[in-house]
This record gives sequence, structure tokens and C-alpha cells, in this order.
Amino acid sequence: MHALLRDATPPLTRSVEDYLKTIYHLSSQGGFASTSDIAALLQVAPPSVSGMVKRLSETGLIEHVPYRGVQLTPQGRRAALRMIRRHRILELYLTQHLGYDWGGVHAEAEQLEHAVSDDLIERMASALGQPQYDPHGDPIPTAGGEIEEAELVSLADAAPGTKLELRQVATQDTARLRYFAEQGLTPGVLLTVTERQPFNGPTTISLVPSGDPRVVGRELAQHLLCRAVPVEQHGHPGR
Amino acid sequence: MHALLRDATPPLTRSVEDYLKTIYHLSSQGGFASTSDIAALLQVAPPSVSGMVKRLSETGLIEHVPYRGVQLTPQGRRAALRMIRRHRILELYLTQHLGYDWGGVHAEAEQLEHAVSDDLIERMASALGQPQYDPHGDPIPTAGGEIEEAELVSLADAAPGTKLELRQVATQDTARLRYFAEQGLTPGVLLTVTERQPFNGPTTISLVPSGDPRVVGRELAQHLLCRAVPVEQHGHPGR
DNA sequence: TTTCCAGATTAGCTTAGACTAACTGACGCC
DNA sequence: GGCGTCAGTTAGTCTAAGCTAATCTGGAAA
Repeated sequence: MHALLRDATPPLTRSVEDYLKTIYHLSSQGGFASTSDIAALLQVAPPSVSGMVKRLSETGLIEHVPYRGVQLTPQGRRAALRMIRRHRILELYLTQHLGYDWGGVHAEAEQLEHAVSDDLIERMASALGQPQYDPHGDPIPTAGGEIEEAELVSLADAAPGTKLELRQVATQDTARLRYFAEQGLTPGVLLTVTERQPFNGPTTISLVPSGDPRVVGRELAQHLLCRAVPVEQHGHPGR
Repeated sequence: MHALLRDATPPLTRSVEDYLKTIYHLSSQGGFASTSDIAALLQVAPPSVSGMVKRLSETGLIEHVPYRGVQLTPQGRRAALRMIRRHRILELYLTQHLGYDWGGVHAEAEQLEHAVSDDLIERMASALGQPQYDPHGDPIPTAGGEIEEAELVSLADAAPGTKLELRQVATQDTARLRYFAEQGLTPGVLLTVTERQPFNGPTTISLVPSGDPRVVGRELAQHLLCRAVPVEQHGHPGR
């Protein structure tokens, strides 16, 4: 891996890094990222996105189909995964070594990810024991640019009766994150789906070791991404 | 302290922060910082400095006397000391907690100082036990903007026969820093000045507990800033 | 099919910060 | 006391990245 990287292109700017990361997130469930979705996530006006999209496709980081959207090229994907690795290692380091809480860590990492050197990231990764998951349960790409593609279902879609491991909490909203933490809904937790009310109603679950019940509304349940647990078996890599 | 800071002015840009820090260093031994000195330290062309100087004096961060130079206003000084605090705490944290060496830490801190939040800096300061000196022996300003003004003599100017404590190593050159470290010349070391050759010749010293001699050329000696030790007495605050 | 509209794009402007080239002022020297 | 030198400044250009206003397009609805 990491072969043929002869391109000594100028380092990416902070903005470019943000665009690539955003495009990665928007297009990771297949397909294209649209101009307006990118604009909304980055909080810029759509024409700003069009302008950047032109520059990025000229430098070969993305593929642009006019009026359809954009996708990352392999080169762009590599750059995006590098940023995601930085972000997730920073979040983990800040929570484990500097007492940040689960909610407030995102904004700090968002700034730092553009400023830290690769060397510092690898030192943090070592200090953390080469972790595989960040505090939200998201997989951390390797330095070589590999990422675990998990097959996850949102709790809102899981069939009643199944046993699941909560793997990711897919929101950045601090208030929601805090609420989930209070409810004991953090990555790694095991649970069974008890029932779901019809017409987009709430999902009832019970936590696995304790049997404690929880009722989760549809909106929140959509943020809880789970992995099916194949009957009696757990103990996964990171935390 | 920290009262009357009602100015909710837009946050300073990275460039502005760098200019202020540079101007602080250049004008700290009294007087004005010149356009060309600023340009040389920041590695930009002199007209770029003129342009920035105009903007900074319009926003009240510096005082500009045309064709003479610039000085910080109290507001500018506050901003500069904030950056210096960040830089020095970062250097100390990186060396103590992430295994950076004395030489390589500067560049990393130079980037990070613009990206970290005040909160993170204070967390690092706590993790370090509210330190007063960075790894080079430079005093760390308080969060309130106070800095210890030490009376330091460079080793090149110290009178033979005096006993000194090495307090700062005033260079950022990695090779020189490594050399000093090899020679045991790090902040906190005690020494006596044995003799000095005339005509800008080298200074001979002996390290105090061990009595080991060292001969230091004038150029290097100028970088070694020392505090007079008032006869039998040592043990200073940080390290 | 034609129409219409939301979303995408182009056109043109702004700001920060850098640059080169050209000009000006301060001050030492003869 | 005029003159040169060199540092400092002004003028004008460039790039990245944002914006608003105006225009275009592709696909759903009529």
C-alpha cells in the first residue's frame, strides 16, 4: 500500500479538506453527492460549492457530472480517509487523555484535524494502542487508507426479535449525544429489539446484560446504527 | 483580571496571529519592530508587511510610526501573549506526553497554536500541573496575560567569574538545539564563567555540580540566556 | 408534449493576503 | 549642505474562497 504517490502536489487547503470529507460522507452510501447537500453541510452558498467543485475536478480529486453531483476519485478518497482518520483519532485522544466528553469533542477535532502533522497523529494512535474505533463507534481508517465497511442497520429499521450490537451513533448534535449517553446507549452496548409501534412509532428495546427496557422514538432510532449479533457471541475489537 | 473584554471583534486570522507574535518578539527588548525584520522572520516580502501593518494599526492592534517601525498596543500585546502561552504549553505537552524531542517540537506547535481552543490549552496546562516554563526555559504567560520578565544576560556578555543559571536557549534552529542538548546545556543547568578570549573569542565555562568544562563560541554563546545566581542558592520554579 | 420549478451553474464582486515593480524618505558621507 | 543608498511604502496584480443576482436545465406534472 501507499505506493505510487509521487505526486508532490501542493498541500490541500483547509477548505479543500473539508469539501472532500463532506463529499465522502455524502457519497459513502453509494451514488453522488449533490451540490445543495454539500452546501448545507458546509454552511456555504450553493454557488460556492459549484466553484470549488470545478477546481477539485480540475485537480483530479473528484468526478463531476453536471447537474447530477460529484463522487471522489481514488485520489480524493485517499485524502478524505486521511482526514477522517485524523478526526477520529483526535476525538479518541481528547476523550481518553484530556477529559473531553462525548459531546464537545467534535468541534475541537474539526479544527485540529487540519493542523496536526501525520507524525503527531501516529504518536496519538500509538498512545491509544492503535485503536480501531472512535468514541462514537465509527471505524478509524488505517494510515494506509483502508476502512472497515460495516453492514449496519439503523435501530428504526431493525426487525423485532433480533439481537444487535450498537455500533455507531450517527449524529453530531451535542444534546442528542448527551441524551444517548444518559440512556446508556453508547457504542458496544448489546440489545434486543422488543417491539415496534406501527405508523413510524417508537421502537422498544431491552439492554442485554441488564434487561433494562428503553423506548426510542423513530427520529432518534434512525441515528443508532447497529450490527446484527449472530446469537451467543460478542467481544469486538475496540470500544 | 480579564475584565472589560467586551470587544466581540471577529477572531484573528492565522496570519494576524503570526504577525502579532513576531512583533512581540522583535519589540520585547524595547523599541520598535522594523518592517524588514518582520518580513525576514515571517518569510514574506516587505510590501506584504506594509500592507498588514496598515490593517493591524487600523484595527488598533499595533501602533505604526511610518519609516520607524511598529509596537503593540495593549490589545495587541494581549493577543500576542495569548499565542505565546498556547505555543509554549503545546511545546511542553508534546514533549512530555507525546515523546517529541526538544528540536522537532517547534514546528508542530507553530501549526497547532492557531487551531486549539482556549479550553484545550487549559486542559493541557492542568495535565502539566500549571507549568511556568516551556522546554526551552522560556516563561509561559498566564491565562490572564502576565509574563515573567526575567533579567537575562547572554553567555557571550557574562563577566568571567560569575555563577549563572541557564534559563533560555534562544534559537529555533534544530541542529543548534540538538547540539546544546548533547553538551548538557539545557535550561536549569548551573555554570560558572571561567574565562573569555578577547576579540569576540569563545567563552569557557564549567558546569556546576560536575565541574565539566565547555568552550562555547561567540555565536552560540549569544543564544544562551542566563540569570545571575546570587551565590549559594538555587532551585527555581518549573524546568 | 409542453410547461414549470427546484436545483445547478455562470457572471461579477469582495476580502485577505501574498507578490513584483516603481517610487519616496531618512540619514550618513563627502 | 547636497547626494546616494537602502529601507519603507505605494500601486497594481494574483489566488483562494466566499457572496448575491441572474440564468440555465432536467425531470415531474399537466
